[in-house]
Amino acid sequence: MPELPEVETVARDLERWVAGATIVDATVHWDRTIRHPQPAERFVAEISGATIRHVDRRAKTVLLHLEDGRVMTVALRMTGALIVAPPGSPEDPYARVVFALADGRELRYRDLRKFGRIGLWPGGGLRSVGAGRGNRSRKVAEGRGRYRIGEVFSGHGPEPLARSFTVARFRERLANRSAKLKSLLLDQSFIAGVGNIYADEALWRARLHPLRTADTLDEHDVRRLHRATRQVLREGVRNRGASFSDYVGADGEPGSNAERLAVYRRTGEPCYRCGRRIERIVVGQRSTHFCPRCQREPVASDAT
DNA sequence: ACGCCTACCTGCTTGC
DNA sequence: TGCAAGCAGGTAGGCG
Repeated sequence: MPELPEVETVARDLERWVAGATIVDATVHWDRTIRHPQPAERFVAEISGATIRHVDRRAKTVLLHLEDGRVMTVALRMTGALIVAPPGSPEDPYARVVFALADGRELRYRDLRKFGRIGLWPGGGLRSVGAGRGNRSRKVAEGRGRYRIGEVFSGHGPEPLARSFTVARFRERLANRSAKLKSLLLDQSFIAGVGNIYADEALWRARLHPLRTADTLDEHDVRRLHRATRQVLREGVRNRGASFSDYVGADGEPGSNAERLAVYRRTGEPCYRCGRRIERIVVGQRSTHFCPRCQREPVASDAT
């Protein structure tokens, strides 16, 4: 899916274009896009008439804060996109949910692969959404209809671009973890927002092999990884995200960050630092790209 | 904690 | 040309 930079781009676009807009009607073309157990019809009834006050992001989820305090969450997953379409725009065969706005525009949720989910949560809090395994033991309040603010995204790790995400905090979270770096970066309960592209890019920039385990990092490694992770995400945001076929901003335009990636989908091409061919391996069932010279293989003697 | 598997979906690319 | 396998930005849930 869109990762943190792509979701941030969408949220910023929407903040500019639909904050203040009123949703007069909604059409659900694919029921399962609406988070179970919320029935699609009820969702339509409940969202109609709502005014969008503010749009932002948590982890990889877009948050549309409504005037009455409720929050609509949009998890784009692999191919989801939120697009603002001017009146009279041609229909989009991949639009799964279409929100008609009072001024004649449409806010369209398009999603080729139908993995994305839209939720609508009462004021005062959200149930934690999409946190992955870190969330598994925290099935609090499920089905009770009352959620506290503290439970919002409770299974997610820190926002890597937040001021509070310091090297010290990162070091603490890495301590005593034996997982592979690639897997940890992808673990949303460890850090929120990093996905397959930016995990590979951060590791390349930090010169760390994706199979290294967290407990083999020294202080310099930790600092480099912390810095690299934040840098690649910030640059991604600056370039409006990396686009591969499906991702677009709310303006429907692709971002430009794909051209600037150092390793992701560059298998066989020369490393920008040393010229060695980029390799592709599979880690945790995800394709992983790295430079075998700059990011040396973790071996037992490497730990020191 | 960790890793591996299967599911969820559709379309594009690759290889025979 | 055609067809099948492999691949894709992400999670959720199950099992060991």
